[in-house]
Amino acid sequence: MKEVRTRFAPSPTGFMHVGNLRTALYEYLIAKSQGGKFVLRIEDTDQERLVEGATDVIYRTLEEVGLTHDEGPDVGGPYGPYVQSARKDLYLPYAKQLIEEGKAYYCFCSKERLESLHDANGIGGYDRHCRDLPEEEVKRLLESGTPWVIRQKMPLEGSTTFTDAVFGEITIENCELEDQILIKSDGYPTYNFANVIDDHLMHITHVVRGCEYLTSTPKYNLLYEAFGWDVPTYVHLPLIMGRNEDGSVSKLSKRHGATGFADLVEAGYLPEAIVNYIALLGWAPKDSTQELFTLDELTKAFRIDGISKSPAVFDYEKLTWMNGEYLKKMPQDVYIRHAMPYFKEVFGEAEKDWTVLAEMLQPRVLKLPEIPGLLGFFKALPEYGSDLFVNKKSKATLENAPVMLKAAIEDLSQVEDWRVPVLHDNLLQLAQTLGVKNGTLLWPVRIAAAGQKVTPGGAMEILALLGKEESLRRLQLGLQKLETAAQ
RNA sequence: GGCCCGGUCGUCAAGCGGUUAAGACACCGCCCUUUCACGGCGGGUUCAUGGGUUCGAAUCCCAUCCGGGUCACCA
Repeated sequence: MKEVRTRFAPSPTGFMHVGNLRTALYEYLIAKSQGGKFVLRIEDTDQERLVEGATDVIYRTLEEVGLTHDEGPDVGGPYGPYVQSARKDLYLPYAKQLIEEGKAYYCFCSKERLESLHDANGIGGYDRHCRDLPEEEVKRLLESGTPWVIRQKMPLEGSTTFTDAVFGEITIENCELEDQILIKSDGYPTYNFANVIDDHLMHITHVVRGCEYLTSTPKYNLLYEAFGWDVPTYVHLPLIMGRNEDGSVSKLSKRHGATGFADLVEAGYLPEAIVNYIALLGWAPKDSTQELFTLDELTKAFRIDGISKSPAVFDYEKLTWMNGEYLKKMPQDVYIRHAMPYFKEVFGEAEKDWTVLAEMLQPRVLKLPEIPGLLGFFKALPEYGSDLFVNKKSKATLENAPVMLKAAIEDLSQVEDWRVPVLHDNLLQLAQTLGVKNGTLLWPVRIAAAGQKVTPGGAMEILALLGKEESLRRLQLGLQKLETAAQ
């Protein structure tokens, strides 16, 4: 059996859209799940849109998510070069071959003329004005230096049918097909043309791309046919959609929020979680109950027939949940390393018991950037009202809170070894001595220590992190607040 | 507008002629708990509509409706 070869062919725009990333992922998975090769090819035929450093963004992203390519501009390979601008001279001969065979022709129409062909809505294609220019006329125009492009001659009647691995058989009337440009007036090939030539030369077996290309696929096939080449297997992917403000959906774009890989990382999503999530957008495993996958597991589970046909709405909430799952699974030391920048944001260079923090935070934080907001009260005690001391479930009231706090202060002043287990034993013992339920004692302690109702940990953890001196100071403050409120 | 594709809970989805129509996120209850969470348990008239075909349809066919994509010297 022929080796499966797929290719990721991005344009260097400096931005990696999640849709593109998902295409790369599926291309990688299709190849790797069948022991094939995954190729990276840079499509920079649009000289007007070149962006400095944009190819680095592509390398970096692929590396970060672990989609290692077997061949590409940076690693080489048997079918290079892998950058289209470096292959520029290779395309024209193929186009000329088509002209000689009567399958393509020179077109001298100006851009102005072409634009005048569009209707009010910008719709309307080329009228094949130059398709049958007499040979002498072509020669004359060529010699006079008139700018030209090369167009492919589409059949005027009949229809073209092809089979897509996910959408099945699709038929398009040939009269719907425009005489597409193969070589642009700047000498560069168009995307469509370069794609076919390169995919063939690089022995690509599966062409994987978004289904916005579905209707133009016959043009590709006609090209393969014109050259007498084997047509690759087409795998068109359902689009990723975003929800608009008015409730409708459309192709995911910047107005829907973070859509670039880098933006998502910036927003606090882990690369592994992003990959895992987008793998499930438009594909489901045979065992559809598993949702958490490493790249390796995806490679083992991936099957083309699990790709769905209908577009999928990108759900940030589910991604967030999944990100939290990855955070919870992390070994504690790894977690602390990832969270450290955020810890520093709160505590500066002060040394804290990071383990206690990790224990509090790891099971509840969904995205690391939430940390500073959760921990702000450590840095400075927030302003709060004495009403926070009231909690029905804990049986905490304005009346018993001062009693509890006073007792706690007395008791805790005696503690030398200021650590969670010691504080824990002491306080629970105290509650027993006082003859109240744990909550009744711990509620006011936690409120006084944190100054806010919701905290990322319990009273003991907060006290431990605060340190003895600051803890007692805050409890004292809480007590005063209650006493003034009582008067 | 022409052409192409799609339509199972709010979202991602399984399903491939016979199922009590899985699962996950979100949501709502309850339990646990020193708070919020986490965790546990439970909840929801979801097969776009109308016609066929069939003993039997979410699954096959047709129509309608809705949604999306595409009609560039962009990829």
